[in-house]
Amino acid sequence: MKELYHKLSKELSKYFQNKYNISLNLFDFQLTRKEFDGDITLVVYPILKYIKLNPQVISKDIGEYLINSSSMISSYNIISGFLNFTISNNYYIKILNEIIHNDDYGLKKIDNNSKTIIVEFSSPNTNKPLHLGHIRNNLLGDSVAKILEANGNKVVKTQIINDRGIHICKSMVSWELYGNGDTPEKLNIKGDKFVGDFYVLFEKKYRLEINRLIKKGHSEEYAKNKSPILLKAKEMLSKWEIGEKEVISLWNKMNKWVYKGFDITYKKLGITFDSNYYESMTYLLGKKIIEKGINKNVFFRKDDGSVWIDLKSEGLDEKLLLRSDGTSVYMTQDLGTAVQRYNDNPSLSGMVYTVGNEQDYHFKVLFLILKKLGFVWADSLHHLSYGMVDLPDGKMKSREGNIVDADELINKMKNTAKEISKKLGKLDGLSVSEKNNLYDTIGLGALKYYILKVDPKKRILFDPEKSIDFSGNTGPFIQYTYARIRSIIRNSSENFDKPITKPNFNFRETNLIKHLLLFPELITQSSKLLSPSLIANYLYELVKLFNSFYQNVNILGEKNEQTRKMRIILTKITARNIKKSCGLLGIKVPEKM
RNA sequence: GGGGUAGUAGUUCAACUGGAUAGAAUGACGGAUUUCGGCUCCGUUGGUUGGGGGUUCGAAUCCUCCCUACCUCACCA
Repeated sequence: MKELYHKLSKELSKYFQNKYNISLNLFDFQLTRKEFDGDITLVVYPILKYIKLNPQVISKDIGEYLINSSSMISSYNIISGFLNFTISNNYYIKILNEIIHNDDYGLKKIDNNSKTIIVEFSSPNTNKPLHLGHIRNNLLGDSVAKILEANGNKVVKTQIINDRGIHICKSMVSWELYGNGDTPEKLNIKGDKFVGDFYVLFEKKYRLEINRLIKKGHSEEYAKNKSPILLKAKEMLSKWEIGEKEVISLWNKMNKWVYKGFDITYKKLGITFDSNYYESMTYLLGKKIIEKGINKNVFFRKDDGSVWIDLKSEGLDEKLLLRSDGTSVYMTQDLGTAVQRYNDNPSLSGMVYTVGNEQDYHFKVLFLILKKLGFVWADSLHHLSYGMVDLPDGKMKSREGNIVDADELINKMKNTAKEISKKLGKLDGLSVSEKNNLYDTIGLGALKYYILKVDPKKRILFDPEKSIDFSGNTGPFIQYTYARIRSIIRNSSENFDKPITKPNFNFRETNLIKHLLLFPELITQSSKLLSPSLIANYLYELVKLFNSFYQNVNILGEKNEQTRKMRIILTKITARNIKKSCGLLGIKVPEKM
């Protein structure tokens, strides 16, 4: 479609150059609204600013010109300032004959000139299991990575694992006190759950101790800071920082349990990473960068020894970079990580951070600091910010146990898929393992589509009780339509060696064709905006258009050979576009369902 | 208090980034089809786009002031 706009736009520029001696580049084509005749529309108002004529007159002028000079346009009509063109059947036929043989239609190739982009997502803490919020993060990050790849970029998917800090020490202390030497293997529990349970236990004991101290007459602040169990955790953190052997070995042991658990969850979600970064490995580099920044006078040191940056001239405030005791903060680590990645990867041309919008300010500051430090690549960093996932009774709070666990949710989705499929009596002819595969595909498809179809920056309301619909604007509906289309294609024995020449299109067919042709610009647009929700919208619209088309024509039984071939071509391209679009969202499509 | 994001049918979401009469799904009601594939299709119903003002041929979209919700402004990560 864009190609077409571009060609017509060029024609018009030439025309205006010759006739009015004005060079204009603002020929803004768009799809015609379906209530009006025509396929594409030129809005002529912008032109009137440069050429003072009645819109009717100038529209007629342009219309007549294009109809004579371009074989792509077969007719036009004018409604106030909108000039609607009808695209000729010949042009559609030409395009269809071309793209039916081009399986990579719309995708860009990855070659030696491709740019490398790091997409960071997930970024878990190692003291608790993944939850619904992580799922949104993972799905977004993974999908954006796929979109960037479809745009011809080399993508490195990475996660930064927050493996150090007081929260991990809490789990460690708790396990030492109450663990009785148990292990996940012994109790047959997923490692991340196992460690997470000890974190929860810690918080419980901690609260009990606070209450006890307050009852004894201490202030709340005193109680919070002097609780014995907390002191133990703090002690453990400082032992960790000086590298005490036993602590490090416990830390390693428990982290390994957690990673094993994470791996299971990632596998279930169908998500992989190309590399991992650990905060424990980059925070030292961060400190070095701070030192350099002080020498360059980008940062300054306060009397108590803490290090800051002054961003008041940018409309922000002062930001802490190093505590007075010299230890690092979040920002320190992130500076280190960013620099580390560019060091590791000299050809790197951009990074995407998939992190919740509660950290918008943090990333604004991070990018600004990197720029002030003189890193030219700071401009190519992007924060993919997304909204929180809310439950019907409010925000998820892990401290209050009000969370939706990732594993449980995934299992629930698969079970729901199973129940519904059984109730509808589908899948009767399939083997047990085929069926189980399908339940996974459908359940996950529902979950992924449900989350990705929403604009990332908006919050999502998730009602676990209502679960997820399997009809309407949903993943399974798309998967089902795909399976039905594949069935049609299996039943056709048409070959396309000889191109089609002269069918006429009805309006359902042209609507479908136009939508099919939007696919290439869909990819480039969404890569700019990094928005899988655009793709989800495209997909659903495509499925609806196909169903409407399918309902009103007989595809395989059509007598006229040319028309039949054309319809099968449309069916095939539809299948292809559905599969590719789903691929960009990480949704599998079944051949049979 | 400063900064940020959002507010669209009863509900969940769209609106090609300033274009025509703001669209789907879901719910309710009515109809078509019973065809390769059953979850298909077509209607009806439902809106002061949070509110006021402004910018222009034209605003859900841009500016401004209010209202509401959430986030953030930590020597937490």
